[in-house]
Amino acid sequence: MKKGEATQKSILEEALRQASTVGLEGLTLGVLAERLELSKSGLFAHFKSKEALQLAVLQAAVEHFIAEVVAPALSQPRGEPRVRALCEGWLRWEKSRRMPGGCIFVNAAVEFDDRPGPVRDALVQSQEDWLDTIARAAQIAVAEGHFRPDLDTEQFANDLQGIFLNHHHASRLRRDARAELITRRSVESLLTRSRRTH
Amino acid sequence: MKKGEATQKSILEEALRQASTVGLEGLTLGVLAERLELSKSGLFAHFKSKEALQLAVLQAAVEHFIAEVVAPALSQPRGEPRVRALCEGWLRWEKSRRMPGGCIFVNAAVEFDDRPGPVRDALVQSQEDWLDTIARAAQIAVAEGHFRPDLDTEQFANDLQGIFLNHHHASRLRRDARAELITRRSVESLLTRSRRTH
DNA sequence: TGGACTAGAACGACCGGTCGGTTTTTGCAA
DNA sequence: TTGCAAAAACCGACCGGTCGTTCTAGTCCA
Repeated sequence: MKKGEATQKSILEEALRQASTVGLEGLTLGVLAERLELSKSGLFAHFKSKEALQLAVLQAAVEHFIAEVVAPALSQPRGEPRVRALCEGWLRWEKSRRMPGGCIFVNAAVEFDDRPGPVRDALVQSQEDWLDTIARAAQIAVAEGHFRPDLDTEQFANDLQGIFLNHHHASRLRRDARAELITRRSVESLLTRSRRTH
Repeated sequence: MKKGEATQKSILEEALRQASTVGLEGLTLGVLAERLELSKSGLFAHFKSKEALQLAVLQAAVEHFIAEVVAPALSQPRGEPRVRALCEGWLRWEKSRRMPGGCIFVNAAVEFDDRPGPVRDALVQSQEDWLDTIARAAQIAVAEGHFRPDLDTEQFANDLQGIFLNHHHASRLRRDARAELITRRSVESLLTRSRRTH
């Protein structure tokens, strides 16, 4: 009961890599098996359906995201430092070697926004959790006195998410070399106007 | 040479509708022909390849976008009113009956950001043109004295694009009922801090 | 009548998925 | 540690179906 888990893990790794470039729907059992030097049926046996594979990939991505972005931020001091850590974490995440095609959540979000089903449901949940994580970190920053008391933290989370989405757009599609610079400036601007006005 | 143009037009209309929900790659000649009550080969004869159809859909979308978003804004007074008109235009565009799955540029951008070829090239061009249109409108607002002289108009365009992308995310994926409210607040905030500081 | 337009059948390639049998790994007894 | 049977993992061939594309033949209209 050990070999199976190992291959399943390597399958999910490669599937995540593939899905980040061609999408969760563009993911194909055939080429996935080929790259893993596995037979298609041998690979398929690990998951009862393609949809189950997609869900597993998504769940694996969520676990990675929590481990690499959320958790490190939570180990930072409460308040603005933690919010900054979330931003840095996301920027690191988007460049991750694990996803050569960019953040899988962004890709899947657009792919499944009109495709009802369990994959969409899981995706929506993960995005709501993420926005909530940002908003909660901002709320703590308010409580710590770093951000102004009347800050709308939900609005803050949406604004930050917009900055991230534009970063994906700028760096992935337009291949704008200054994407990261522009993104960082936007983040700084958002943080500045969220602070106490003194 | 008239019948052909008419059917070609109706093909592009339905193709745009379909592509907005399932993507330009998910677009399928079979179901497209079926919905148009045409044979697959009859439809195919109008375009030499699927890629040519995708390019035609994209070009048609650009023409619609210019006619429905950019042109109306250009008929507004120079300066902030014109910038506002671009925002209102985009919000209208995203809800357009023509695209039940939301803005096709957003969908295609994510779909083709890692898929080299003429479709990607055309898409990049359209997005750069759009950002340029925003930046130029902002520059005019600076010249008119509506926006502060030291405003980075390129940054402004990116920030606005981020707001739009988040709106797509919020309304399409999360189906957040308050998406438009949040988006409008973000736009107002961006406009406010772009004005002269007096 | 000629040229634009369309239908229909067929193609090779690939898709997700199934099935029966073979190989490999594992848990356990000696 | 070794031997061995059961279980888990894997393979190759194959299924029905759909994809984009091609070709031929007919139809419609100017």
